Amino acid sequence: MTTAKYDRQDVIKKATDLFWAKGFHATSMRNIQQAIDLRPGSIYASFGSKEGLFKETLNHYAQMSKDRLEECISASPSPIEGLKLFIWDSVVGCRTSAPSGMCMLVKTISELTHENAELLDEAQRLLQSVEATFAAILLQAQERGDIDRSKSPERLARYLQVQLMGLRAYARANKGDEQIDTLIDDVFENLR
Amino acid sequence: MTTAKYDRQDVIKKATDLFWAKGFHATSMRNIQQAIDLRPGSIYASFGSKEGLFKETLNHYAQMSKDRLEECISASPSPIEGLKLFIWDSVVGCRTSAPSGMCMLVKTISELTHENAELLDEAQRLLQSVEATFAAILLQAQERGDIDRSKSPERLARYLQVQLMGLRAYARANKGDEQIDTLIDDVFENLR
DNA sequence: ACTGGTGTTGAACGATCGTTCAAGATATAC
DNA sequence: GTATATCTTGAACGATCGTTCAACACCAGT
Repeated sequence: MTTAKYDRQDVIKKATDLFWAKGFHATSMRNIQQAIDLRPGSIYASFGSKEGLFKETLNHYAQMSKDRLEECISASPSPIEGLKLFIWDSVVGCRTSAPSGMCMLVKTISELTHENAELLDEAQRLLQSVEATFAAILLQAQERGDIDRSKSPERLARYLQVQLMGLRAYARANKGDEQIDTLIDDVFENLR
Repeated sequence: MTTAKYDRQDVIKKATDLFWAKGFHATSMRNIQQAIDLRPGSIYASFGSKEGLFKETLNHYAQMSKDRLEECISASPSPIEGLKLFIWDSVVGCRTSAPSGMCMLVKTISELTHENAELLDEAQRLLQSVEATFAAILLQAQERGDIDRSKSPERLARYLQVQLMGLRAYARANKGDEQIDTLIDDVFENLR
């Protein structure tokens, strides 16, 4: 018996970077094969198809995002400060370090159609789970009395999701704009 | 001498619908050829390349958007009401009628990379010109005393652009959500 | 009616797409 | 050492990609 020689998680990581940067259609299996120095058979044995691999990368991306969010929260003195750090990092920080300034999940629902219904559903599902995480954090903030209690955590989370999507898209559309910090401040102004 | 037999503007219109619905990479020239019942030579004689045709569709889309915005303004009792109508139509109305709930320009900057730098630049430029139109309308609203005068029209336009991008992306991510109207109301709450 | 130029046609090009699979390599079990 | 089971390899498949171009159709000018 022979166990896998290559690191499955490493394949997913590198595939995520490629899909994140170039999108589903513009990334070819050959791009991935040469990026991770693996022959097609190995990839297809592990993931079945391009769609199968992409689906794994979506989940990996969402997990990375949640880990980063948790990091931001525990590194900050309050939940709200943590959220602000997370959003700043997502909008401004990712512009230089990450494969794309855009959220990979938003990029996916923007690019794909019903022709890839399964991938579309997965991205939607993952976005909703991120929103649920927001809601949990916002509930904490409400209990601490840091923010407005009159609106439900779910509604505030929805608001935050819209803002994050909008800010990241705007940042990508106006790459040199230095006034994005102001926009982020405004977002949290309206939360209080 | 022979003049063109097919309607150039009609080609652009139909190509816009396809590109808007499926994006740049997922739309093939053959898709377009059979949608408008035209042979490749004719298209390449008019537009040079797939990129050339796509660039024309971006401009056509932006012009359509501006026309629709103008319509909304003149059909409403005030500039702000016009903007609200425009945004409602963009976010909610487009979900059934338009090829895609997403803004084609945002879709483009989300999908493309520096590998198609010219198209990316064009989409960014067009988005900025839309934002400038917003600013002009908001200036009118300020002069009428309808909204806050303490912030510059440019800043308010930037805010509006972020909201529109965020709302459309969110609407696409949560297709069945009926609470989007509430989100739109919140946007204009924060303007006053 | 003929000519010259423009528009149209559809087959074809090389490249690349996602995917498959028989053959070879490798490691464990006896 | 041999047999067995698993993984890896890389050539190859048919389909489709964006694009080209020689042959053909059509109309204006004379």
